[in-house]
Amino acid sequence: MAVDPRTDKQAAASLGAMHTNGGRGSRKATDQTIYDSIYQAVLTQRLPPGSKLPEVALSELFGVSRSIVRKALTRLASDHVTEQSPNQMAVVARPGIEETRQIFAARRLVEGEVTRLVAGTLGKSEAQALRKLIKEEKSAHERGQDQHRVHCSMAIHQYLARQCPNQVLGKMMLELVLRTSIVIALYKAPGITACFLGNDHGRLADLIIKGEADQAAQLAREHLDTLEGLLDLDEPSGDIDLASILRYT
Amino acid sequence: MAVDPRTDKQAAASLGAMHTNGGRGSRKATDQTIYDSIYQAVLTQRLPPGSKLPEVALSELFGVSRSIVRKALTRLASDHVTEQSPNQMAVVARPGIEETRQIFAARRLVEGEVTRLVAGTLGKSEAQALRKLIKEEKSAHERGQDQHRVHCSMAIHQYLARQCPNQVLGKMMLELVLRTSIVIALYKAPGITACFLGNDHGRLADLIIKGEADQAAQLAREHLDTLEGLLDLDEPSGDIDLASILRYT
DNA sequence: GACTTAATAATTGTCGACATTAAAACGAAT
DNA sequence: ATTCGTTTTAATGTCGACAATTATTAAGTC
Repeated sequence: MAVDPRTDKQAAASLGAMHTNGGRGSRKATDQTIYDSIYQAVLTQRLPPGSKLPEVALSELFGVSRSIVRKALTRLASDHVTEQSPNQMAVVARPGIEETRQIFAARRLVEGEVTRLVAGTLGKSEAQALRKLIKEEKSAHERGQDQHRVHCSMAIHQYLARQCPNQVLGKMMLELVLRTSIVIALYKAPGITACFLGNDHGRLADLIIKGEADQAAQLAREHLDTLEGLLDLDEPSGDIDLASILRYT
Repeated sequence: MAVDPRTDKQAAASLGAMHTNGGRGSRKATDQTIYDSIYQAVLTQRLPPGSKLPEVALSELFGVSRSIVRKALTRLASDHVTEQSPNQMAVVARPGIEETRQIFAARRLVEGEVTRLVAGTLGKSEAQALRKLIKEEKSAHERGQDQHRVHCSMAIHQYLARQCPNQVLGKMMLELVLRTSIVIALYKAPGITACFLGNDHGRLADLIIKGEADQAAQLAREHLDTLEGLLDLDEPSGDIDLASILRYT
């Protein structure tokens, strides 16, 4: 599997590049630091799925004990960013095709209801904050800052989740937004650099602010449907591979 | 707050009663053992909400290091059974009235969809297993074994969650079933010893097996509505209490 | 007697060391 | 050359000890 015996250290190195700020030894790393570093590395695909995450390497990298690393890895696993098995190294999660579809289906259900509940409850300041986020996303899109645009897109959905009167559902939606962003990073079609979907977010915000609950929920579901459609979710189809390889005419 | 200085140890003692099997020293406790003990104690209200859970007391009780206790407490917190704050003792979760309503609302949404997805997908053996669970619940109800009946009721919903084609939604439903059982234990009206709701589970199973997705989902939601209605979710209403106390005619 | 402040006790946070277990490397026999 | 078994290595699992923080107690003052 590992063609290069230094594979493990390489995975850690791709984290260190982000973590060591300015080459100076990091001040004091907490579990949140490690959590964020790994999470960001997964989102930006610097840590591809299946990457090994040895505790000792991470502890040396961040200058903390294994306890802290272990805590971060446990939290990451509970958020489905990594996978943990007893007596086995933690690895970056590898959500499959089927799981990806299930995540999207779950998010359509939850975000639809959250959208319905949020609609009509936003005050002037909240509405303004939402519009500002959307404006920033549009700006990032036009300037071609794709990474920043993705960040803004997530921020918009997270903002809606936090504004939901039902915070139990809100927290569920936050988790699903997180998992969605991971599978998008994994399965987004190569050519698609900008998946800026029309002005969906703008229209969605208008409906929410106006209090059109049903229409807003419907649009949110369609938005997620479109997003899922942009992904490259074709089955690996091991049969065909094998046949084409064995045929040596 | 604590009228008795031994309050902490008392909380631990109520666990020990269940844990020490037959007075013999426990063989080897793992984090799952501690998790289950505390979880069961919370469900049976031997550990009322707000009970302190000191790590040292638990570690001595179960004969393991604090690391194991800490792991169990972390898992319990992520499942909303306990609450953890930095530099502060873990306590049994105290979900409030509003949170309880939100949990029920979320479960109506999720379990409704899970029910719809499961409907019509059960094979003969699965249908038989489901009917067996319902039969056992009914039997426990008739014999007055309330604790066993609650256990069966949970098992039924958990079985449906596990049969759901969308396991992302299934896992969410499992969490919500767990939280629901906790708030039921906390807020169930004093007089209600048997909240055996007609033959809801039997009718629900019939609809699911027959594949009547919409009707099954509708019945599941109504079932949860009825269940929530049986709880004692009146606001503590500090005002009225204060007024009635101060009036001394 | 109530309130503020300092000393004390108890609890959680973190760490390094050791035990245990799974994977990898090596070697001998077929 | 391949396979099985052994040895070696490297990772995780667990533990006890110390540091940091918080809650409690006690004393002192107004």
